[in-house]
Amino acid sequence: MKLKDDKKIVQIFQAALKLVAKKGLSGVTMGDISREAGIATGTLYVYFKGKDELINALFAACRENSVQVSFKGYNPQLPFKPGFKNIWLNILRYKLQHFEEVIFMEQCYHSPFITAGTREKAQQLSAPFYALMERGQKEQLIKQTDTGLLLIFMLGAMNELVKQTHYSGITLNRSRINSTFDLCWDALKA
Amino acid sequence: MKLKDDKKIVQIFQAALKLVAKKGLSGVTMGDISREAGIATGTLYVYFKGKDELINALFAACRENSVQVSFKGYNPQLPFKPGFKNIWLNILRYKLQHFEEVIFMEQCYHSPFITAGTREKAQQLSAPFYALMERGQKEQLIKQTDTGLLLIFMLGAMNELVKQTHYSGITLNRSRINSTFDLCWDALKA
Amino acid sequence: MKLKDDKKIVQIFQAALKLVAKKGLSGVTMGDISREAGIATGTLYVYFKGKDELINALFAACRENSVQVSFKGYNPQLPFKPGFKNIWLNILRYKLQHFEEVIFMEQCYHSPFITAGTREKAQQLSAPFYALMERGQKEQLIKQTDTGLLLIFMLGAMNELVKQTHYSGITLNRSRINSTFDLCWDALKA
Amino acid sequence: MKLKDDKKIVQIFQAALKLVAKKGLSGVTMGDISREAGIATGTLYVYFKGKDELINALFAACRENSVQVSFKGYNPQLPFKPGFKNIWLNILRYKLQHFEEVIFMEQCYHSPFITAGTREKAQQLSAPFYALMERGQKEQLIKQTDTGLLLIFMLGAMNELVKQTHYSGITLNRSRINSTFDLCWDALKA
DNA sequence: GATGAATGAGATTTCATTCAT
DNA sequence: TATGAATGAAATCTCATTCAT
Repeated sequence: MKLKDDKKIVQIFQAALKLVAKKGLSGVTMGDISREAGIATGTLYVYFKGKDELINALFAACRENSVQVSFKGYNPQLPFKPGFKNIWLNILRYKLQHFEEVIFMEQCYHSPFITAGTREKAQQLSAPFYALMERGQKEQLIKQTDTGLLLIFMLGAMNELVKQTHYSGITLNRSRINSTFDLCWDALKA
Repeated sequence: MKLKDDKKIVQIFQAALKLVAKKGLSGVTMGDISREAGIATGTLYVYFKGKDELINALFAACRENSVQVSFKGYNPQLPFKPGFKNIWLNILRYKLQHFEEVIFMEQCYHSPFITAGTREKAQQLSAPFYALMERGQKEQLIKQTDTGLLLIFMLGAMNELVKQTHYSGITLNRSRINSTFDLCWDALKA
Repeated sequence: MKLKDDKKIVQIFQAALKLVAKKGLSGVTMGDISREAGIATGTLYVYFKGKDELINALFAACRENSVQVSFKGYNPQLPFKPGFKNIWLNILRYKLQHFEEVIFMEQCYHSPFITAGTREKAQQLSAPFYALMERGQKEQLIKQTDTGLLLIFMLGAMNELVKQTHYSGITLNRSRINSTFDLCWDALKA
Repeated sequence: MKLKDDKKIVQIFQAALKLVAKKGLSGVTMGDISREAGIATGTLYVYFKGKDELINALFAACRENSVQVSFKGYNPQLPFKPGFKNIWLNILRYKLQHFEEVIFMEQCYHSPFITAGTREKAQQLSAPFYALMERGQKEQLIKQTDTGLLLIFMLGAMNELVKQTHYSGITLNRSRINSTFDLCWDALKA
């Protein structure tokens, strides 16, 4: 008797992401997902109790992934601005490389699938970002406005930028990335 | 003889907006919409050929509405910054007061409902915003970065701000609005 | 106040015939008929209590028409065979010229629309055909087989011939008509 | 694992035939068919993409069946007339025993369900009948009239005879069958 | 565990009929 | 009478989920 197969979960997640990016959350069925993942429909139910659970699990995974990646290489000992820019670039890279996840999370947010619990957990994962901003504020480098406001402002802007970049087919060269960063920095800096 | 009633289209649109905001695009059925609008399901099909057409029409209407409202009171003869702020406030007000439309449009964008044609038309309506930004750039008040980038940056940030505001239940007082505007302006200003 | 308009009934009948010939009885709706007839759907219900009544009335009209036409020019004083051929030609002409009626009646026969009463009346209208055949039998010109059998044989064959002719686009010249008649006559003749 | 079950297709076909014979093509719904076949409505869609496909498939199956049965026991080495009568009897037997198929095919022919392709294929299956008639013509036993005409004449007549027989409740005894055959033969013979 | 046919509740859509004008 | 919008029952079809293999 085989055991549950982690590789299969990855297949399922990737299938779901691809399809949601292409057809939107409301256009994706369990049948679509299984077909795309190369497994039988019934098998989906071996790994997830139902569609809701699948979506919630994927949402949580994406969210976790996005946070984890963001702080790669961040060293709080080093000065703020280069550390901040490092994280900013991590986020940008993540959003560009995992564009499907970005879309998926956006689609989910207002859907009836995501439970309060999942939403809650997602919020909790924001803590390091708040901490980062607060450090900048403490060091007088970042505006003293409401921290959540600043964060949301930055992330919202980045999201839209990434979508725009993706759809317009522009490749972001270094100079374009830098001028984009400057927009963010100028907005936030004290 | 009974005549087709434009008021009924408004009822249908409002019902759809309300429901999509509450349950997400994927959770709303034609039956839900008709019930909420206080008409028979069949009547929906008197006004729209199908669900697709209804969604597309509503999307177009929201988009048009949002643009029209934005430029209310704008006078290109007056200096740039106050005019810009006027528009910024219009947008903010629209997004807050018509929050359901904001959510609806976001939900739609990646759905299988919106056709290429509808997307196209939506894009064309952005022209006045581009013109506004270009004026600011010509007057050396706005960064010389790619105009689309600047716009997207601003609108993405505003969108997220509004969502945050809405869900956190904060009421935006004048000072909070102003500091939010400053974020945008500092980002964009040359 | 206008009175019911006989011309409108003709329009309705013609619309129904045309549509049934094109799309089959199961593909025709009251909306289709009214549109084709150039009147409002509601108006259909001024002239007929419902779809059933409309179909039954049209069926009866077609049936009556087909019989009436068949005996045009028939004089029972004259010898049998030329009289018979005259009728045969009348039937052929009717079926070719009113092909839509032929199709309509065939479609109706096994439909749930036609009531027992309508079917009954249709049967009664066959009496002159029976009489004709019986005369031929009495004069020893026609086989002594069951009269109904002979009739059905002839009419079934003609029906199929007309359909074949119609769909193949062949125009029936005199010689082709004659050889077709010979088939019938040879079958029936004593 | 459950496998698709050919027996289920037979059940579906039989249910559809029975219902169409009873209520006419326009009166039969997918729900009716599934109920009669003893399966869930959704299951119909496992076997057929939609109502159209079901009807077309059934039409094709009936047509094929009717042709196959007709030539059972036919040996082209033997003299023409007994071979012809053998086939004639096969056809008669088929039409009487599979009366529902006869009605179904008639109902379908002018319906919006049958596609041009299906019609085409049905026509191609007529080839052996043409060949048979041509043999009779070559042997100077059958009239030299257009082959299609002769065929259509015979089949149309038989069709109507069978319908008449069925509805009148007459049982065809040998002598009645023979006199019916004589009608056909006298019509066709040179 | 893996499969995919089977299910049936529910979604979309159609359409005969009614009704207000 | 004539109109065509409005209705809602019923038809077609979809799809999350179950189940037999």
